[in-house]
Amino acid sequence: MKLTLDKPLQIRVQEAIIDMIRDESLLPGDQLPTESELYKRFGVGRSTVRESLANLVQQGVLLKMQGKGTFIRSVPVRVKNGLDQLFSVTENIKAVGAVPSTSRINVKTIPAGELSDKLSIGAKDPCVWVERVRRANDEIAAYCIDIIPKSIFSDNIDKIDYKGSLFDLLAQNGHLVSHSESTLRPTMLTKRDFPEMKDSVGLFLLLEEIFFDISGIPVCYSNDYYSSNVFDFKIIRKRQLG
Amino acid sequence: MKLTLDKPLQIRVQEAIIDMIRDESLLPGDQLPTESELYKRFGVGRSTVRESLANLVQQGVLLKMQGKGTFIRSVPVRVKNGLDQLFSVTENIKAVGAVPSTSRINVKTIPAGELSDKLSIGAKDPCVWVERVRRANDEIAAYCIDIIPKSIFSDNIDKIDYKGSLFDLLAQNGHLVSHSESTLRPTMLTKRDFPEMKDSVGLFLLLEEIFFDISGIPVCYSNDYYSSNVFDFKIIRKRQLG
DNA sequence: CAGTGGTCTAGACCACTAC
DNA sequence: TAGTGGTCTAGACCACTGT
Repeated sequence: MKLTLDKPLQIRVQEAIIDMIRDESLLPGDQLPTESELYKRFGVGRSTVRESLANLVQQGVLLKMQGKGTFIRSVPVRVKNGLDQLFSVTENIKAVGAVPSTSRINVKTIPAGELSDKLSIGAKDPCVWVERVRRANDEIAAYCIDIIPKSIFSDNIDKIDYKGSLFDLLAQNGHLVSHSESTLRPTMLTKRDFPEMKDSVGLFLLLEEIFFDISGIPVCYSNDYYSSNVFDFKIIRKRQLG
Repeated sequence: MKLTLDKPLQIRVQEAIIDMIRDESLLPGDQLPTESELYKRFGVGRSTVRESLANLVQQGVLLKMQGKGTFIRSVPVRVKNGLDQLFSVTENIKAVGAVPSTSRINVKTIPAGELSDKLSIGAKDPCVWVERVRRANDEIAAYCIDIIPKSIFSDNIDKIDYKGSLFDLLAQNGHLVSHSESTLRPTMLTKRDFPEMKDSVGLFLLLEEIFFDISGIPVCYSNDYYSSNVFDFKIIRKRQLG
């Protein structure tokens, strides 16, 4: 493992700007020193300062207005695990500081059927259907059904271990997951749908997703039911202006 | 109205790259020419090409991997009314092809209280609390509670008409809504919470949102309960790669 | 090793905002 | 007019990937 001993300069400058905001107790709406002032102060090139500022604008910390200046937009806190970022169920569980595990796995082979359009395969093409109960520190976190075209797998599907991350599994078969098309729906599950639940009914956020690899091939159709007790989904929504 | 007759070079280069992808029929996963090749071909500086590429990466069109190259990343055409785009309830209702209306309005003045942090005002500062039932073709579409600092309004608040779009109202008072920080939560409402409902319980997607204007000032805290019968929220989720 | 993208500099000029 | 951020260049070196 090779390491860059020093972080990139633009990152260090970025941190220095954050420190400056804190040290000088600048508040939202306040103006930052000019780019010219900043690159002289830090003794770096202007592009470096501009890269740092661009990152902070991207993160929503700063706001630039041409001809006016750079301003504090909000307290320097970034939304972690925003919904627009694609994470696997495993990663989402780790993100809330819990240990992921899988407590029930059912696997069978089915034809694509109605999903053939969504997966861009024939209706009779075989798919692997995987049903799993995912837990965070042993608490029920999500109920997941994944349907993957058999052609995605290079290995013999009988030898596959489905306990871990779906994304890892797909990556091992040469399909790096790039993005998803997702539909959100609030859902109520009962003990009949989901016997492991403690209560007779539970509220879940259903993410109906189609995952695509970097070549644009649909690699999986999923219904992931995230427990509202465990997960809070956050997102920054930007308005189309002008 | 002043115009820049020529678009910035980096935008023209960006369009040229898109044209090149189309003309050479490059497919998702294919490698783009190197930066070195591109800036020579277009006769511009490397930074300009890099800015253009950065925009396209940001838009999800391209994917960069250090040491490897730049690749086409297939992303479907932007989802219409995707959740990452900020629309008002009014706009969301129009987007499903329905006529928006408001069937109940309650307004009162309250102190900010616990919301003072979120709205960046004092706990005793007065806010306007607005409760509304929004309908799509007379069907219940959403139940909305909006809390707006009184200081946002330049007009006398008693003369305000709350029937229409919240965003229009804020814009009329000089606060163009720029973005929101939103948290999603599946929610069940009962007739007690929401007497207008037909059934005794209903499933809603709660969007707890803080809206900010273009200056980064928080202008409204909202709890919008969107009926799952009327709305389907879609989003394209991109995975952090490389 | 060669080739890729990533970082960084110094300097120039342009476009927009305010006074 | 002065001062801001926006665009653009030419050139240097670094870090990562594959052979």
